[in-house]
Amino acid sequence: MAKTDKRDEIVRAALELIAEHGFHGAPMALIAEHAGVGAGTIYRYFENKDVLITELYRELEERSFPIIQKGYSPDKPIRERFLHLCTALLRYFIDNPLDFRFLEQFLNSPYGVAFRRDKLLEARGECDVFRELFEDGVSRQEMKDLPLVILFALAFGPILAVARDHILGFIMRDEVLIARTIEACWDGIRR
Amino acid sequence: MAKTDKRDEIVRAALELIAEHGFHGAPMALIAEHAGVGAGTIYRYFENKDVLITELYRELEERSFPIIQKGYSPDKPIRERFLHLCTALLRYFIDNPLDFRFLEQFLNSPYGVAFRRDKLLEARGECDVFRELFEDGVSRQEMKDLPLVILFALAFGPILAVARDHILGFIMRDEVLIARTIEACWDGIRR
Amino acid sequence: MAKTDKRDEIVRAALELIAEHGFHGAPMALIAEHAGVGAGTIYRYFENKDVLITELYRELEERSFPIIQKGYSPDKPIRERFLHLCTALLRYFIDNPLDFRFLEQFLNSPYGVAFRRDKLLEARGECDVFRELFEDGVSRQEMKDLPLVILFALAFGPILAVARDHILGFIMRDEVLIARTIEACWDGIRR
Amino acid sequence: MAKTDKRDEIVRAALELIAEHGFHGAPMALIAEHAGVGAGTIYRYFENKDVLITELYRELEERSFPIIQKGYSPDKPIRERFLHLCTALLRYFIDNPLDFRFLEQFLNSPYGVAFRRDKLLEARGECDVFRELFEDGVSRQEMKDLPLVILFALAFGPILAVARDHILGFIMRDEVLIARTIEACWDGIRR
DNA sequence: GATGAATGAGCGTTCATTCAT
DNA sequence: CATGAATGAACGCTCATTCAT
Repeated sequence: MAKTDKRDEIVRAALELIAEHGFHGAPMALIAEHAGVGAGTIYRYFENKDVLITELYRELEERSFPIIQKGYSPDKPIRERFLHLCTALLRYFIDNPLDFRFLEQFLNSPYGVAFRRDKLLEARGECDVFRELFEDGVSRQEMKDLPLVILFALAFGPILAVARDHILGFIMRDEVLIARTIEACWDGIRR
Repeated sequence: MAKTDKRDEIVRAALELIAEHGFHGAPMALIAEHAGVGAGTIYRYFENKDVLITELYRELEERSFPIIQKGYSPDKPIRERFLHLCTALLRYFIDNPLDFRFLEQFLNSPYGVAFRRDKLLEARGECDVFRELFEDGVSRQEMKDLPLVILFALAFGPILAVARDHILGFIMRDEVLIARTIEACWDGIRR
Repeated sequence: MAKTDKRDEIVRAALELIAEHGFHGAPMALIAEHAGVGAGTIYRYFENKDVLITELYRELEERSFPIIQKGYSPDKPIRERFLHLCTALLRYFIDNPLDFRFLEQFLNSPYGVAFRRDKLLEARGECDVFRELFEDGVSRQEMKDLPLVILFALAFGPILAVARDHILGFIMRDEVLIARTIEACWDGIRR
Repeated sequence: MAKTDKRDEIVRAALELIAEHGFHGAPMALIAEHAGVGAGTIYRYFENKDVLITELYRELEERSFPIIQKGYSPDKPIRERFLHLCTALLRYFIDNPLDFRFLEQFLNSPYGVAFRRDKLLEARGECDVFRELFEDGVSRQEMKDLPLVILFALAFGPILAVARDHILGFIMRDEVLIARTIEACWDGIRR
C-alpha cells in the first residue's frame, strides 16, 4: 500500500463514519479500523482529530468545485448561470450523499462557523463564483436588491433542504423535479 | 421546590447548555448543576439523556406553536397566511436564539431524523398548519404544483438559513429585511 | 467506607506505587486498583495526576513535621538543636522508607523544583525551623559563615544519601551509627 | 557519516534531551531527530531505550573519570587528595550541567539502583580511587572510623546538593565558595 | 547497513448512569 | 423522593519498537 493510499483510506473512512454517525459516532479507533490501519497511524497524517476533520472538509471542497462548475461560463445570462450552478450543486449533493452529510455535520459544528465567516468576509473558495454571480445579478437588476447573505439563504437554503430530503429517502432522484426546484429558487431570487 | 419546578429547571438548563455549547458541552452533571438539582435527580424525570433531549424538543415545539400561530386565521388568503406564518417563524427564531440553536443541533443529529420522518408521514405537530396551508395553496393553484417536501424546503430552507445568519451575527435584526425575505420565499413558492 | 477513607486509600496507594516504581510505574488505573476504587473515582478527589502528586507531597510534609520537631526547643544550644532535628529527620526517613522514596522522586522532578525554589525564597514550611536554626548558628558564630543553601547541602546532603543507602539495604538501622553520622554532619557545619 | 559518528550523535542527543527534559521528555523519535538519524537506526546500536540510557551513563563515567582525576596523586597527604578529588568533582558537575542533570535523573531511577549496588560491592569504576582514598584515610586514622557508605554520603551528599543548587540557579559559580564547601566536607569526614 | 512508516498497547481523563443513603 | 459519590467503558493521543524497503 503506497503512502498516499493509507492517507486516502483514512480520509475515506472518516468521511463515511462521520457522514453516517456524526462526529460522536466516529472515534479515531473506529476510523482506523475502517481504514485498515493502526490507531496510531492516523496521527502520522493528521495532528489530531480536529485537523483530520478540517482537512477532510478542505479535500471535499477541492473535489467538488470542479464538478459543480463544469461547463459553467460567466458570459451567459444571469438566469442561465444560476440554474446551471444550482442544479449542479443539488445534483452533486444527491449523487454524493456521504459528502453532503459530512458537509452538513461540519457546517453545523464549531469547525464550520469559522469557515463560513471567512468565506463571507474574504470571498474565496467556491463562494467566489456564486458571489460573483449574485453580485452581477443584483447590479444588473435581475436579482432582488437584498444583502448577499439573504440571497445565499434563498438559494442554498432550499437546495440543502432538498438534498437532505433525498438522503432521508423522502424524495427520489428525479431530473425534472430537480429542474423545477431550482427554477423555484430562481423565482425567489429574481426581480 | 415543587416537583414540576425541578423538571422545568432541568429542561431549561439543558436547553441553555446544549444551545450554547452543543451536545458535547452539556454533560449531565453540568445540566444538573445549572438546574440546581442532584445529578441523579435528572433520571427521576427522564429515563436517559436521549429522552431528556427528545422531550426538550417536544416542549420547545409546544411552546413555540402558539406563538407562531398567534393571530393566524385559515380563512384569509393563501398569500397572507403564508406571510403571516413564515414571518412569525423567522421572528421567533431571531428572538429566541437559544431555542433556534437547540433546534438546529437537534435536527442535525440522529435524534432529529426520526422526528422529521414521523412528521412528514404522520402529519402532526406544527406542520399540520403549514401542511394544510401548503395543500390549500397547491389545490387552489396559488402555489406551484410540487411535492410537499419541496415546498417545505423552499419555505423553511431560507428561513432557517437566515435565522442562522442572525445568530452568527452576519445580519442585524431588521423588520423590513424580514418582510422582504419572507416575500422572496413566497415568490419561490407561488405560481 | 467513609468519604475520607476513599481519599486516604487513593493517597496511600499513590504513595506506595510512586515510591516503589516511580511516577512512570504508577498509572492512574493501577493506583485506583490498589486503592480499591474505580478509575474515575480518583478524579472526584484530585483534579488530575499532577494535583494528586502535589497534594500527596503536601500531606507528607504535614504528617512528618510534627514527628521531626517533636521535643525540639529553640532555646537549647545550637549544637543540641542541630543534632536533635537532624537525627529525627534521618530516623524518620529510615523508618518511613516509602515517604522518603516518594520525597526523592518528587524533589527530583519538575514538581519539586518549584517547591524548593519557593522554600528558599519564601521561607515557609519545614525549612522554617531549620532556617531559623541555621541563621541562629551563623549569627552566633557557631556555624560556618556560608550561604544558607550551602549549609543546607552540608546537612541534608549526607542525611539523604544515608537514608537512601538504608533503603537500598547497604546499611542496617543502627542508632549509634545514626548518631555518629549526624555528629559528622555537625562537624562539617560547625565553626 | 562514519559508523561511530552515528552512535556518538545518538548518545549526545539522548544526553541533551534527557538532561533537559527528563526521561519523559526524550522519546526515541526525538532523540533520533536530534541525532540526525532514522528512528530505527538507534536500534542498530542499542537494543532498546534502557540499554541506550545505561550505556550513556557508562560513557559519562568514562569521560568524566580522567577529568576528575587529572593531577591526582595517591602519594600526597590524605587531606590534599580529598580536597583535590572533591573539588574536581564539584567543578565538573558545575561546568557540565548536562552531565550532572542526566546523572541525577539516572541515579534517581530504577536504572541507577543496580549500578550503585554493583559499585559498592564490586568496587570498580570511579569509586575505586575514592574508595582507596577513604580506606587509606580510615586506616591512617585521619578520617572517622565509619563505614565506607557513610563516608561516601558525607562527601558526595553535599557535593551533589551544591551542584544541584548551581544548576537551579540558587548559587553562582564561585571558586572561593567551592573551596570552602569542599573544606567543610572534609571537616565532616576527618577525625 | 539505514530508514521511517506503521503499529497497538497503554496512558490520563471524561461522563452517562447507578444505587446506597 | 432526592441525592451525589462511585463507577468503568470509552475516548483522543503517545511512543517504544518493528520491519519492508
